[in-house]
Amino acid sequence: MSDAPRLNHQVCFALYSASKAATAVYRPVLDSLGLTYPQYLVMLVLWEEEPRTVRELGAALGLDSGTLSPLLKRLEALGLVERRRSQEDERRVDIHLTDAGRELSGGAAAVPKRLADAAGLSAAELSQLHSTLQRLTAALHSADKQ
Amino acid sequence: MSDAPRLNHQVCFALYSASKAATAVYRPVLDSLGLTYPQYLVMLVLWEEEPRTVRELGAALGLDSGTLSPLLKRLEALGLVERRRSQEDERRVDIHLTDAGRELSGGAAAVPKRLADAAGLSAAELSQLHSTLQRLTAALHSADKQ
DNA sequence: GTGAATTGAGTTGTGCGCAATCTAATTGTG
DNA sequence: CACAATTAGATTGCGCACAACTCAATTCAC
Repeated sequence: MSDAPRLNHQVCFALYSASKAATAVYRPVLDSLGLTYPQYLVMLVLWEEEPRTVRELGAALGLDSGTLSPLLKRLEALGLVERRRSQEDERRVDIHLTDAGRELSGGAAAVPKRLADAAGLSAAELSQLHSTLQRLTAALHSADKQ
Repeated sequence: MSDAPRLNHQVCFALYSASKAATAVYRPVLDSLGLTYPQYLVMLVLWEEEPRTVRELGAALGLDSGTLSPLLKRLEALGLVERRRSQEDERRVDIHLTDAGRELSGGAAAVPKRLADAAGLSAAELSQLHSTLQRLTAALHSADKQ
């Protein structure tokens, strides 16, 4: 038998599959809101505090302008956000919520419940998973820089 | 304070971030092999057993023909696989490894070690994370069907 | 056996995700 | 002040993901 790595032994593939499965569970709910999953993430950040610059959104989500610029244009076309050049620093673009964008927050409150219901894990297991994932992500990011 | 869901409370976002961070850690090694992460996953499946049909690869990885067809054409252009119509059932396309494809397995053996080294988790924690993720993925898939 | 239904791949279109590059605005240095 | 370096955002290009659709091969029902 070869010593080639086996698919099902790879934590990386387990992460990849779980992440895809989780967004698939969210998809029907998000469809009814007219959002994709990354668009939903951007709205989550803005619901916490706005306006935010493109840079701030990118830092919160780990996305660069190549991803965010067109995504934000689509959110603007949906009437959920507005993009305005900052006056203090004309390089910056502040992303503001519109009234429609703020109102969407109500409909989105039910979204994360779906995952908890479908997860088949106890609250304690979910919470432990969450904290392990956060530590893993932080460690991988710092390893990546070296 | 609003009851809008908070980004950092979402397990789904933790999965999404961890998955991206893990593939980012793999990227430099895979670059040196000339593979993307999904291409590496396909090669992993083929190193275990070949030939495999497009359908079988899709079942193993959770990908459909819309993703796999062009990906397999790129692997074929790289000289790593060959696509041959099955004789028993002309609808099927069997994916065979070339000699170059088989040889790549050696260079890839070091890939998963990178994650373990960078993870910052004990072997026990990694193993528990792995099993939790597999149960989560299974539960999410079965929830998705209903 | 023939037509309907199913199955296996491929194609098209949309939206990420990320590297690389570009431009304009700002900051830092002499 | 001038000019190099940095920063913010946008653009381009490529490769997934995934839905929707097409087409051909096979199977199923009668």
